[in-house]
Amino acid sequence: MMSTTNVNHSLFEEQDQIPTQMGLFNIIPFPPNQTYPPLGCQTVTLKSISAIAPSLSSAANFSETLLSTAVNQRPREEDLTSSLVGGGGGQLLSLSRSRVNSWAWEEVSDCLMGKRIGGDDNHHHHLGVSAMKMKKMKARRKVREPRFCFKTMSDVDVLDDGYKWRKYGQKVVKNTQHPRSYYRCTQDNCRVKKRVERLAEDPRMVITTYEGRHVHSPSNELEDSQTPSELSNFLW
DNA sequence: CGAGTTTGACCTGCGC
DNA sequence: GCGCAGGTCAAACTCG
Repeated sequence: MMSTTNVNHSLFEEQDQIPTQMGLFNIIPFPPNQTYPPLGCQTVTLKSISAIAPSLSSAANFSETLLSTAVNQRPREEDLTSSLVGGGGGQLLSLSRSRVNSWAWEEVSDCLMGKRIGGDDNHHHHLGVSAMKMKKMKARRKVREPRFCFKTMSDVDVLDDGYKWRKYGQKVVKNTQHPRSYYRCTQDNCRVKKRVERLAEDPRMVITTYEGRHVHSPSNELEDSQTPSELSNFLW
């Protein structure tokens, strides 16, 4: 299953790669004409993130910076372009703001303001099978979690992010030969999901989309508790 | 035997 | 309203 991740953020920044026990994952820039990630995705460089928050001393801070960048820099075409040009081939991350989920960005703001999205988790749990459940599902869809996605070059589909995931579905997506896999965090009360798929244009590239925010620490925390700046915290 | 994966069926949202 | 595509469920299956 998922092995643990112990990544120093500075390594991540300086080497364009995320070392994990499963191998090295390259952070690859999105070309300007890239069709994925879909509508509204914003691409930012690690450098630009650092410029916003120079005190990026820990991956935890980094995660917050990702969020605030997402909120404060609504993706305009010129932003995207300048980001890409200015990136000079550096590490790029993509923050998803699809048209469908644009309303979720207010929730991202709430997150940053300390109003955790699933703070009252009671109405978010997956409950039994019934019409009631369907009603709840319906209601839940209206408060969809914010998402972000990024692209990595990797032989393995599932990035080791320190959390434990259970696969709950797989779907063949139209116009792609590679199926999309759906994972849910195995932790009780944690509703974070992720989707993993390979890029149609370049099967070496893995697109990972996270939805929601973990309400707990990574599963390998006990093993690696002495290292505050590990990538696992980067993934909320 | 329990935990995780597979996979077909079903549901929902969206575009036309 | 209809059809399509994406997302989820859950029974069956696999594996350690």
